[in-house]
Amino acid sequence: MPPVKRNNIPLIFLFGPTGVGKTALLDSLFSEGFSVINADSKQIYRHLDIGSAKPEPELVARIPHYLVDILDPWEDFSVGQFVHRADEAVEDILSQGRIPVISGGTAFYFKHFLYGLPESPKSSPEVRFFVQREVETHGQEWAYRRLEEVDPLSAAKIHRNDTYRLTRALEVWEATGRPLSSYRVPSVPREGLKPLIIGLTRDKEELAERIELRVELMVEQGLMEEIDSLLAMKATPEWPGMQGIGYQEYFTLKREGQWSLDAFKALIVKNSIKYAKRQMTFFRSIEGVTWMNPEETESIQALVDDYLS
RNA sequence: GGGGAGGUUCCCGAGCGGCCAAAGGGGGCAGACUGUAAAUCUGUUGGUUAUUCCUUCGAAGGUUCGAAUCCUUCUCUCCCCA
Repeated sequence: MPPVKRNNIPLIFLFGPTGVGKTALLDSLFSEGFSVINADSKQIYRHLDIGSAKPEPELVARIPHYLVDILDPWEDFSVGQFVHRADEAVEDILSQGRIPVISGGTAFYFKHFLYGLPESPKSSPEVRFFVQREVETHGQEWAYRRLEEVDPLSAAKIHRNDTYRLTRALEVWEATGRPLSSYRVPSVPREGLKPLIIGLTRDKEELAERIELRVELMVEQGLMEEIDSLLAMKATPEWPGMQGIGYQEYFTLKREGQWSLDAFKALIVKNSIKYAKRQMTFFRSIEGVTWMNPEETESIQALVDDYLS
């Protein structure tokens, strides 16, 4: 039985932009009686340890972690799989009498875990590939006009330049014969789900400094060696795992002939800061978040205690 | 000392008499987000009493109905010859 059926399951969400200090907080506040479910779309991959800022093995050994290292970096993953697996993890954790903490930076995962998945079907790789080729051969304009015909509602919501969403909408149409917009999308949290949602935030400048330091540290810890070993596995920029910040920059700079370690670090910092901003934008749209600075451990502790009592 | 190129809005960079508050890119800010989401995409970015007026294209002066665009002098930067 998925936890959806149960009422008022204790569940803590811990979200924050990259570099805000989630892992440190886990260590200090959730080491006793809690288990962590990773909600970070890159930390699910094996071999992406340093670049994805995965928690130290030592921490993982002390606090049980779910959904870390479950796939190889060339394998596809999706929100759907996340929600299903996270539901299972929640069950498992509760059955052990522990409290689940969903922690990570992928707001999209949080959102759909909280509200439940849309009714639209999961992606079909074959159909997607077919549609991608159609869009390539006939062009973006053609694709958009086609969507306007088969699914005007989606067309109105999707910008004509948004290849990604355009492709998905056409994919759903091709695969099911139904417009994407005909599938219901949940707008309220799932039944019985009343999590404590802690949003971690920090001053912009401070966050940027932390990101710079962290990138420096990643390189010291062997980010280049990690990339080398991925390349030895024949990693390409198309691998889902390689689209993470800290990896994509390697391919970008090599492709542009602009490679240097300094340029690499600078680009990672820049992309991380921009990503942090997008994360905040997304997360601000989720209701019921209690925003805290990770330094305020006592207040957060009090918040958690109060929620669990 | 001589010759050449150039100084444009936060940055890079286009514009080279009116259609220029000034293309494009970057960055900033704001936003979207229906199974790839560390992805993908959008808006905005001199001030304002806001379909108007003001300030802005190194500085000062000039030509012109009108200048970032033409002329003069000054100033700074880069390159070449000494």
